[in-house]
Amino acid sequence: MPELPEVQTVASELNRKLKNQTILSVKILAGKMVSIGPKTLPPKRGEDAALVRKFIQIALGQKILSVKRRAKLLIFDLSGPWSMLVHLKMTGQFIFEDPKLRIKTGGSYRLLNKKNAPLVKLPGKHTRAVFELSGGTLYFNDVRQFGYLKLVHDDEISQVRELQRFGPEPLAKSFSREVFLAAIKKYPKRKIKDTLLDAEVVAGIGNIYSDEILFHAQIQPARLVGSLKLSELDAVYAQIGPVLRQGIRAKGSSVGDFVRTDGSWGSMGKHHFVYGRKGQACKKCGTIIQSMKTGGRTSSFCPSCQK
DNA sequence: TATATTGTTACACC
DNA sequence: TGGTGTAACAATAT
Repeated sequence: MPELPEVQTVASELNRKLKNQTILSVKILAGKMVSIGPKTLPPKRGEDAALVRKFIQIALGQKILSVKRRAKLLIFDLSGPWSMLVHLKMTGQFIFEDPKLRIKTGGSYRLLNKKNAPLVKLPGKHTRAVFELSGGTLYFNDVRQFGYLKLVHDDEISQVRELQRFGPEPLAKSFSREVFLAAIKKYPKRKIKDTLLDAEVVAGIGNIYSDEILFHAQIQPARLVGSLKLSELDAVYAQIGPVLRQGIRAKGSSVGDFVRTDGSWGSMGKHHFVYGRKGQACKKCGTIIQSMKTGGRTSSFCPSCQK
């Protein structure tokens, strides 16, 4: 489940690998996942052949100047006056295949079978778009097809709805204790877990990292914001940066389908204390990790370490 | 075949 | 009005 650290991993890797490459051809295998313009979210249902043609026409011949991240959104800055915004949602993947690292396997290709990587067949059953670049091939895979690729003219970037709504970037210097406290105290009756998941309060935190942050802050997910002492809110704030940075250092958490751009897994999963560990012993105290539903999401926590 | 899965929006309620 | 909670939705694997 790509969250801030996973999307940051993809953005950094793509920025390094794709910078200054030219888009030589574009294949769209799931037309409903692409759209054009700032207000087109979520993309309309069904295929629109004319729109797909236009999407390809715009992208063709463009050079990729940079790949950045805002919240969980990837932003490809193209040489023309266009940007491509990509959301991976639950199961999106970008895999870049360097022709030098290809192994031919019965008509299709797969990545070098590194130890820390699933066997990826490219293109695969869930490949939704293929970008032939000047230095290799970029595959966009998405099992669920909840993600999207959206082209926006640079003049209209400021009108993109999701960009307008995102709250502060938790790793930015400007994300001070005061900014966090002001944002979170607006919602005294919400559960702390739900508030951390709210992209307008803090951008980019999803289920994995909110659970981990609350574990390290020793706060139960269902606690109401208004019931937390200032010292407890401080503890939550203090854990946001370190936990997210650890995720980035580990190149993300390969829970579900997440892979890096070379097809390998991130290693953050090994460092989880609670997420995905329901029924297992707490790494700190041995108590069995429990789970509960808040805001329609599953939260895992240690009933002994977290109060 | 019912269920689980997540980010996001829509909507009802107070 | 806006905070709050719930449901719905996208599509697929299991």
